[in-house]
Amino acid sequence: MPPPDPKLDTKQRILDAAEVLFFAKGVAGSSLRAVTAEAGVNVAAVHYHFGSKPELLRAVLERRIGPSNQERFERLEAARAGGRTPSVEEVLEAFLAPMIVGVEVQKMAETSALLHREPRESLEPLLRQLFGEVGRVFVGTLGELLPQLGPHEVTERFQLVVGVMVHVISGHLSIEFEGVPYLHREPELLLGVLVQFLAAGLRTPAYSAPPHLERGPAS
Amino acid sequence: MPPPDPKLDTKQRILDAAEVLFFAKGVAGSSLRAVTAEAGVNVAAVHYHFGSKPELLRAVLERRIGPSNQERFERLEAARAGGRTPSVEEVLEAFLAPMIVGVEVQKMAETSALLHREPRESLEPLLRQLFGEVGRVFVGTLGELLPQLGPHEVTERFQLVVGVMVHVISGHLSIEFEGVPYLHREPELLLGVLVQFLAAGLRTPAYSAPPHLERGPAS
DNA sequence: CGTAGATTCAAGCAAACGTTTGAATCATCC
DNA sequence: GGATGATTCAAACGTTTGCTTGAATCTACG
Repeated sequence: MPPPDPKLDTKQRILDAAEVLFFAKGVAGSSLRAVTAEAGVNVAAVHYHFGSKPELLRAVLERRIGPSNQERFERLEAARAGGRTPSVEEVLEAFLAPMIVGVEVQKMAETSALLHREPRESLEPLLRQLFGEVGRVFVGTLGELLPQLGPHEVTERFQLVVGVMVHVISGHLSIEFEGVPYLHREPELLLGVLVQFLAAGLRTPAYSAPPHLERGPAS
Repeated sequence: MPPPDPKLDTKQRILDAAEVLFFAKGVAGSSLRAVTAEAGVNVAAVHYHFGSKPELLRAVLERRIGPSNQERFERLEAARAGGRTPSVEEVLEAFLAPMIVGVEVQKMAETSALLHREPRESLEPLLRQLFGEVGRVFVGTLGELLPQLGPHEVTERFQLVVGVMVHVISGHLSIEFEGVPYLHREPELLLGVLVQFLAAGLRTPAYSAPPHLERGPAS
């Protein structure tokens, strides 16, 4: 019988090395040899423990994204304690906080962002599986708080929230201003900035096209 | 003497095929053989015309991003015609429109998004070179329109605009709601939605931390 | 027509890739 | 301490990678 736990070491080391490299250089840009060299283990260990490179990627993603989504649900639950109605800000905070403040947050965040940056075609089923439920729940909750929006508009705007989150985590600065680096804030302050920015966008009334488009918004 | 122009065909075909594949599968995930097969040319043609794979990438990016940034400047100029002060919405529209409406827009947009999704380390100098000026100009312009924000806050929020743009272009849907697909709108309507959403976020007052953080915003 | 330079091509290079193998090592229990 | 299964390892597998080569083809001009 296989011992259920005690030999976590090699597996963990591979996962740790893989998530760092996958985030930094992309999955296609990180060879298994680079991963195992970083982890200090043999190349064959990847196939022994995971089976293949795609399955290693899946393991990397599942290890972080499950817990981060669980934390999202817990925070959302807490914001609803006693049956009260949370604010848009509280819902946004529940969604974003596990990526910005908290334990193991950086790994969670980077792993999530990695998933969102990889080519769609290869990972869309996995993306849907890992983020489908949390997406539906948060879109549903935001929908209740933003009755001026239809379900489609809420979904659309929630995507913009995700886009901001991914970009911030990825730290693609692309622009600086007067030498001021990007993302220099304390995590708690950054979270506050994001929540305030995004809440304002979410609360905006449903968009209606200007007359020259001679067409209403998608109905 | 080399004829200056007439043999554009092979070069163009390679660039066209490369930008499609690079966007869909990433640069590391697209082999030169896949690119040249798609283009219907010989592998050696890449090295003959461009020298190497990184230089092909550079050529792919430069072909689209230069013109798209020029269109941004022209639209910004138009919004300032006669020395008048443009609105935040107009500035956002000048920045985003070349990615969403207009000629060759899809190629411009996808190529820009591709650049933002590639690993930072390898492309940061290029990113800075291609987007540095347009970033400074738009951050500067927005700074004039948002006097309640310091330069750092404007830069920070502008990054959020970029994040939304990249995510929308990349079309990483990740979540749908009741079977409603993402990004089903007409381009002009999508642009309106984005501008409205982002303008609301940008106009928000400077963030000040809640008391329990016992610390002011970064100064 | 014939020469010359620009361009294309099939073929091949060494290196790196994901994966497999079979023997060596380790831990565990009788 | 020998047997057993889990784990590790060096080595090699065939393929694919970016890139090079030298000959063939094309284009243009005297």
